[in-house]
Amino acid sequence: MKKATAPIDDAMRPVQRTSVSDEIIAQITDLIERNVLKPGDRLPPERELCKRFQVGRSSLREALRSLSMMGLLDGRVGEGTFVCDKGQYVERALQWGFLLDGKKLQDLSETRMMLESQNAYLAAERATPEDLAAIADALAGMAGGLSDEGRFLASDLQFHLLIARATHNSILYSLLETTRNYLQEWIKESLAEPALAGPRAELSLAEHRQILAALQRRDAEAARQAMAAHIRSSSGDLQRTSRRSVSD
Amino acid sequence: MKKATAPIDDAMRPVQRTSVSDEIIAQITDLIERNVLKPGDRLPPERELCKRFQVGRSSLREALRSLSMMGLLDGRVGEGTFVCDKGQYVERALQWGFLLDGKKLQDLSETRMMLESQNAYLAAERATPEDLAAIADALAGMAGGLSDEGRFLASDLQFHLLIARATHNSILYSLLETTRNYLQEWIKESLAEPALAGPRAELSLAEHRQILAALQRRDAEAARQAMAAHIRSSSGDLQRTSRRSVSD
DNA sequence: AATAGCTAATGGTCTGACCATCGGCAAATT
DNA sequence: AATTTGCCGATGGTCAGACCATTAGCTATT
Repeated sequence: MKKATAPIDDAMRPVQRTSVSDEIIAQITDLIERNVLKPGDRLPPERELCKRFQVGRSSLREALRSLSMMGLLDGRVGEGTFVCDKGQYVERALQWGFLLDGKKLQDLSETRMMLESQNAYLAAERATPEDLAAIADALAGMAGGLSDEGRFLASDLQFHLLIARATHNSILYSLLETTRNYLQEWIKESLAEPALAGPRAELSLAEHRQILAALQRRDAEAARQAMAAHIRSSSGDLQRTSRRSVSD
Repeated sequence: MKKATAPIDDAMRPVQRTSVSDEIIAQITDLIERNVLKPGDRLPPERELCKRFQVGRSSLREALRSLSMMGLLDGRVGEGTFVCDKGQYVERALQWGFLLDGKKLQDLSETRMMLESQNAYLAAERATPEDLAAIADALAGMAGGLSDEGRFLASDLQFHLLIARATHNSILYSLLETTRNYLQEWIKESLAEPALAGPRAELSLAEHRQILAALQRRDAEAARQAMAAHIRSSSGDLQRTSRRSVSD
């Protein structure tokens, strides 16, 4: 039981204790957000930043180090510290998240399925002629790579990413790209099953053709279902493959 | 034009330059991944870690700082450095990503819509009786908060998050939670429209009832559509609100 | 039994130093 | 004249030592 020592109790909040490096991180982040610091720009030397921020070099460096670790900055000995290319932040960050959250192959696979099918839906509505042409190119690459596993897989990946790009929604694209990257190793493993490789590639090709056809018809619902069917059909092998590696 | 000075050319790759802090980050990350360091565990004091890793305290601290920034560790003065609770990595990471990639309200809103509706679909198939009861509770909270905007919004948010949790897919939950967090301010703003507040709340309540009904019937497709309709109806205001703030 | 005060441990910060690397310039070489 | 070589200053990377602020836990006081 707590004793109320005064009629205050919750009228006073815990005081805000903010560390020096956090403050620096906030300031630099803000500068980048407001585009005062543009990608490619070079920051002043550390020793000068120390004077400007009125902090020791340790604190400054802890801040800079954190920002580089998040892909915001890039320090090169003898040259300086530079602002990294933009637009990759979501990918970079998600990469860390997935890496550490790990182990949820099932969840990841499910998320991917959802992203793929919904992206197909949106792409059918929004794809420009150029988008469609690029997607068709990727499909041709798959067809031409039936005997070259590497090329086939590369074109396959390209096909899916181009559809995501055709949604013209950078977040959906980032999410799909990252989830695919993390599933790629398993996908490869599953397609490497020698007994299935030939027929599966043929089937996969046919499914991709259906997806493209739906996109070209601007039939969003059909695109969604074709993509969903494709993922389901190809993740059958994925499930089998992963079940083995989980159960050992 | 390059001159080939010897028959080596690409036989020698760039040497691997790895920084001390990177090595420490890798080691600690690995320990956490392999669950040698469990959430809540306390690390040895910095000064001892220095001796173990054979590095200076600056380098060690730069590593620890980066790890805290990513939500992996938490340093408390006088107590020690602790491994953070797990499972929040994706959220943390995404938060940074969105913060920096920012400004794409349209894309974010679209992503949320997709996550919400698809989560409703999955939740209809998988929600446990406990999940459904919790969701019903949140709905009751909304009904009881018609005259209390704060409570209404809180219950509303809770309703949606509980549905996401009912998918039992941690990634989908994380994604939705983060996107909602980023949209929350705009959602609040839009609901604060005095002229619409009353009718909108009533309408919103009815829509939520439909969603819950579909979940209880285990009708996944209906749940998906009910959720989609709800988001569409409520994001109408959102669009109007945001258009104003963008155009100034 | 509760409170106040003390002490050691610990993360946070600062300073100054040294090293390794890189870019650029000048001298040497062809 | 063009290329190579060697040097120098700038810069990020690392280290060691010191001091500060806060915290937990113990001790003595009330």
